[in-house]
Amino acid sequence: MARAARQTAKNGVSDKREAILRAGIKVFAAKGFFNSKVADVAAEAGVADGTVYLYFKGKDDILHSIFDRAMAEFIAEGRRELENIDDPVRQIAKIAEVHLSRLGADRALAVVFQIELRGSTKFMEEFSAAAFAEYLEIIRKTIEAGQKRGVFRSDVKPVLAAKMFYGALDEMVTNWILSKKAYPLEPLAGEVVKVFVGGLKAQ
Amino acid sequence: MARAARQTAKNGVSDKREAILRAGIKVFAAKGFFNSKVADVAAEAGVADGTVYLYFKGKDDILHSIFDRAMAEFIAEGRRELENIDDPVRQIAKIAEVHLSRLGADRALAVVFQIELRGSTKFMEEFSAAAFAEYLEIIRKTIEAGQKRGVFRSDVKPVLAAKMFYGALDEMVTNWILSKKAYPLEPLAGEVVKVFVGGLKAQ
Amino acid sequence: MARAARQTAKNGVSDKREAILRAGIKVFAAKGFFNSKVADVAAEAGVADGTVYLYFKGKDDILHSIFDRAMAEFIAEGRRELENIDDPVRQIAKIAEVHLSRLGADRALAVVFQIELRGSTKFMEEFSAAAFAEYLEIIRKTIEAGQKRGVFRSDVKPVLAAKMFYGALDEMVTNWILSKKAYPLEPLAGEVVKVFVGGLKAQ
Amino acid sequence: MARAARQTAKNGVSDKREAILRAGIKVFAAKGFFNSKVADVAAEAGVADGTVYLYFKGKDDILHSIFDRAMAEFIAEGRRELENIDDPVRQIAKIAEVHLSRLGADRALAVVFQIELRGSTKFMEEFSAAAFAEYLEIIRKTIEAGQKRGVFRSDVKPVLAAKMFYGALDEMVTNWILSKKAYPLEPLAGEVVKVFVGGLKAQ
DNA sequence: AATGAATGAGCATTCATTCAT
DNA sequence: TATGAATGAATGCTCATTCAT
Repeated sequence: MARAARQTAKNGVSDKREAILRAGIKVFAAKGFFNSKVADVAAEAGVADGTVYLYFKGKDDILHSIFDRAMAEFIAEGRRELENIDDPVRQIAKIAEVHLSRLGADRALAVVFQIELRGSTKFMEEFSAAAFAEYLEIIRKTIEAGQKRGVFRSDVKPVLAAKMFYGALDEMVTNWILSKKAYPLEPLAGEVVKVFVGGLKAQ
Repeated sequence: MARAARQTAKNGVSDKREAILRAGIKVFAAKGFFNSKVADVAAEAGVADGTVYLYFKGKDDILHSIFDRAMAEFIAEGRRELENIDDPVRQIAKIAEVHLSRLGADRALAVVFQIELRGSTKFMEEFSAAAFAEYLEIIRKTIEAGQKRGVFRSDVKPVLAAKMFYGALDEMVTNWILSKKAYPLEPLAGEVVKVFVGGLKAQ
Repeated sequence: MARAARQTAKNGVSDKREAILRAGIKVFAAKGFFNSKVADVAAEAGVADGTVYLYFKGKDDILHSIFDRAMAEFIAEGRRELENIDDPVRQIAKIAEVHLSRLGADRALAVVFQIELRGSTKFMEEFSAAAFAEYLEIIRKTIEAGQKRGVFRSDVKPVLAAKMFYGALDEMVTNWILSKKAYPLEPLAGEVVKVFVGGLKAQ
Repeated sequence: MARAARQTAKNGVSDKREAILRAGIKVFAAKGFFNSKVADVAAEAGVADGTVYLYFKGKDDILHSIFDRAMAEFIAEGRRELENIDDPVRQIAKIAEVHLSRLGADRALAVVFQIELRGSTKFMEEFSAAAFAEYLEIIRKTIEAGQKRGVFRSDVKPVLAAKMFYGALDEMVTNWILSKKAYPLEPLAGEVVKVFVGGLKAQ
């Protein structure tokens, strides 16, 4: 009842919520969102089925929350990392590095992001409207800033270039997930940036 | 008359299968694969529920068949169009044009391709292994040929560049689908190629 | 159109009906009545699904007809064989022989009789009311006649003895069907009669 | 209170299972196993459809469990009753009495045993192999013991006599079930034993 | 008579969610 | 807070039967 007790209680709550979230990532990645049962997630989290509903509105909300939290961290890290970089090319490179290292560090999370989140137009629409747009916006602004400084060509719409860049990174992750071979994802960042910035054409 | 009748009968069969396939694209695009009922597809196709099972093994098989058929057409058109082009840059441009015009011409099909087909690791693995790999291979070879002719830089792995290019196109389509604004997709081909080949860097 | 043609046509019809009946026995015995599809029977008979309905009202009617025909033959043979026998014990023995040799000669038919026909109270009630009662009646009369001639004891109700006898024979057949060992069924007739008539008690 | 509560909870579980089992007997007897819907059984038991699956694997498992439990009780009672009887003829009589009184006391259970359990070769094979064989074995041993003591004739195979006896009893039950007249079943025990032991022949 | 494509009613089972304890 | 037994709506698929040819 004292502060300690409340603290414990609070942590207890957080722990359970956290456990369910992690279990969700693991289970959804392994079996697919639609094929996963709430009972699977609860079992994996070590809680009773009903307990899930004390922390989440339902199955959808778990997926939602996985996305929200990861995306928030993702964006926060991106912003933080970009702050201290001045060179637009280095900024672009940093985005690629964070993107690929983040997802490359947690395969299950990557699977949920690349595969499960896209399994429904509904989800896509909900998500794209919110956090996803924010992420794309960061890339766009970086490119736009580069254009203003004369580092990037100006005859290209920043939005389009941002989408291309995101699409290229995204494909790296998807291929990595589906690949039967195990290889580190992050090192691809340099390659992607090289082509994106320098172009495919021989000089 | 006998031949005509048989022909008609044969067409009748094709018509039903075709109708179910079209209905599948429409329904899956509108409600999502997992949220679509076989009864929805049957109703949209104007046949009885049971009739679906005369032409397809089950719900999965409809999705499978949509992909198989569209992908086959897709690849065939790509190959055909590339044959008569000699310039690697023009070839790359043609791929982008075919890709975007094809999907841009059939929004529902595009939705199924971009969203529904990715809703399950199982599908992704099955599909990527087969026809998808073939498509990526076409892009890769085109790039590789360009490298040999000195048109494309050689310090980039063709596979990686192919994935980047595919990812960029793919993202154009996904954004187009999710966008609330209606705009033509194909014109983006030129822009994408411009960046992909020329690079983002100012000259 | 001539007599020959009509004859052929007639035979054609009979042949199909016959083929379906035989197919029914085979299929029902192998898979069970409820697990058998009309299409299975049709395929086994070498006719189209729809053709079955030209000769039978439906699936039930096939089972019905199998029973009716076999039972009629059964009873006819029983009556024929009994006519020329005078000794009540020999008559009882003859019934056992016919019963066991008939069913022992056609395992599939026996399976349908012993197992499939009993799978529904409805069938049992329908059947018992009709032909089955007639069969039991033959046994009963034979016993009753034996009692009147002083060969069989009179302190036993003929109906009860008839049921016992039928039950004993029936159990022989059921065990024979379910047995994993292959053995001839008919020879058991003598044994059954020995016990039924002589009793189990040592003299 | 804790113990009581747990006890109650435990009983609650048993009660539901028990209720479903009873409902199964009633419904299967009334409509036939294949014509009964799980929903019918659930409704009769006063539980939701899904609850059935908390206690049974499926529809088949209900039938299976009905048989298992009843057969176990049946055999246990048989063994218990036989223990204190020395005279082989009295033992045989006791088996008949238990058999007929048990089934005669629960018409619905009798219907399931006599009719529904036989509706599938699959069930018959599964069941006959297990508990049914055990029951027959009890009868066989009783007869064999009687032979050794010189009470029963030795020129008859005990297995065959056991089957005959079982078949005779079985037929009594089947006829009782199908009969439109209501009459007590147990009294037939004496009659059956009289014929089985003494034989039908006049002395 | 024969066909077999088409029908559509029927049902076992699953599983997200609730709620009494 | 936490539980997990109970719920009951939801649905893919089967198959007996029909009927246009």
